Amino acid sequence: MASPTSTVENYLKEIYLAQERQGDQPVAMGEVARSLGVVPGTATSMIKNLARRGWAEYSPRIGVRLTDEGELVALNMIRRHRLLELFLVKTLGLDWSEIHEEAEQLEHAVSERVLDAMDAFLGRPTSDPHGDPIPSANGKMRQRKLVALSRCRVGAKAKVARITDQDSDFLQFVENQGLKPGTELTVTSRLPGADATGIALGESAPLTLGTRAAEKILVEEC
Amino acid sequence: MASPTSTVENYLKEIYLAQERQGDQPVAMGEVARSLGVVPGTATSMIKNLARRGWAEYSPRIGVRLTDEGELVALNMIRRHRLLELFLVKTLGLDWSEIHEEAEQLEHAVSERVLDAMDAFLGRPTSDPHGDPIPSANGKMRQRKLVALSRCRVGAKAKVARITDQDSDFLQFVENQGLKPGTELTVTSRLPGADATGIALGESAPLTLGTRAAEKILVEEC
DNA sequence: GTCTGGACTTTGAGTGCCCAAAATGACGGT
DNA sequence: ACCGTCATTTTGGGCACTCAAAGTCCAGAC
Ligand SMILES: [Mn+2]
Ligand SMILES: [Mn+2]
Ligand SMILES: [Mn+2]
Ligand SMILES: [Mn+2]
Repeated sequence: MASPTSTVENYLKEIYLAQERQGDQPVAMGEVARSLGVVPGTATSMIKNLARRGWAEYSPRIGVRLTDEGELVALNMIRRHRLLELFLVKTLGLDWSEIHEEAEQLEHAVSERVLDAMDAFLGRPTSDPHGDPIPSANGKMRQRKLVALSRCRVGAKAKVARITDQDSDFLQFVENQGLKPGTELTVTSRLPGADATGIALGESAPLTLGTRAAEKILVEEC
Repeated sequence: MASPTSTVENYLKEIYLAQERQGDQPVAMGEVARSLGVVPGTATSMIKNLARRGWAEYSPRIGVRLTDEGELVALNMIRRHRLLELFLVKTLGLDWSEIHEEAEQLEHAVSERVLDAMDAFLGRPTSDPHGDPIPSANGKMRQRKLVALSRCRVGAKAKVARITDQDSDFLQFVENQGLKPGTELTVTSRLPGADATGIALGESAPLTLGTRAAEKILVEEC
């Protein structure tokens, strides 16, 4: 009930994202600790707190799951985070590989009023600069069905829709190669032996991606 | 040395503003406590902290003064606060009477990078929506010499330059009467007995202000 | 010179969050 | 059944900030 501190907001958000990654499995304490950058004991005691306050269910030695109330807070934080990222890129012209940390702080400081003003200013967008969907104000998040570039058949035309890795070096690489969400490309080859996918963009020279990388680039049906 | 927490940032900013109000006198603990909304004992112990960490000088039973280093932090916070206020009003269209609290939170969350992007976006402005001067990135603050409306002679033409009261009700009144910074007006009467100043704006009906109010409205020379 | 009210300081305690390190539990291999 | 491993939990302690309430000081009144 009592409004969450910014630490709690971070926990709820990261638990939600971990749950999403794992297909709704309870999230282990180790995973929580890693996501939040704390020691496992800290995670355990914070999770007990979240449970006591009604945001999560805690099963010792199994993991945490958010309650409906917890999910609502988490989705609101994700909304804030992603709207802020988009705002920083589109309005203030910041580099999309550097905005994650900024949003990580700002998400706790913007009021609902400011957030809504930004949302309106941006024209009620539905995805952020990385292609991540932005939940609506009442906590609904559209899920597009996307495919990893690594799974597209050779010859397919595809449009980059989402980059599932916030690492700044990787994002910079994606940017340099012109692979940001929205870009159209053709899959030109697949070399399972070499663990690679070849692609071609409009003009520029063809490009080869390792499977590691091609898995992190999601495209609309191909 | 170690970077200030947001609590410390608030203390330094409020001490700076109090010092400014009092012509550089040391600021009493009671004043610090009132400005920060804490109990006096809390102020005393926090001030000792600031002193130990090199941001202030503390004379027991006298008051605090910022060191040069403390002033630099304070001016940076004031810069952040005022730039944010302007951004919220000019870019996001928020009501100027409601932005103070928003900026109070955001000032601790925006990075130097985001701040500079906003500054550029706004065209390197020199004053905020209330007419308060915005310190430069290196901590210089232009001081205009302004006069209280309550001290203008009858017949003078004057231009509103600054409103020295962040109270939301007062700001709303100022807004409703069309007295925001930039407005030009004429002083039509002074009634010391009635403790009032009469003014006329362009079209609208003449208006009478109590001295209380007229003191909080600063104008360019008159 | 003594008193006294009000400002200030000190003390003791609490909250929220964190870590280090010791204790515990569970699970697969033997 | 017994071990060892490794994740997890517990314990004890620390830091930053806060309040309540008791103690101290001082300026001005007398
Ligand atoms: Mn965050
Ligand atoms: Mn994103
Ligand atoms: Mn603040
Ligand atoms: Mn202002």
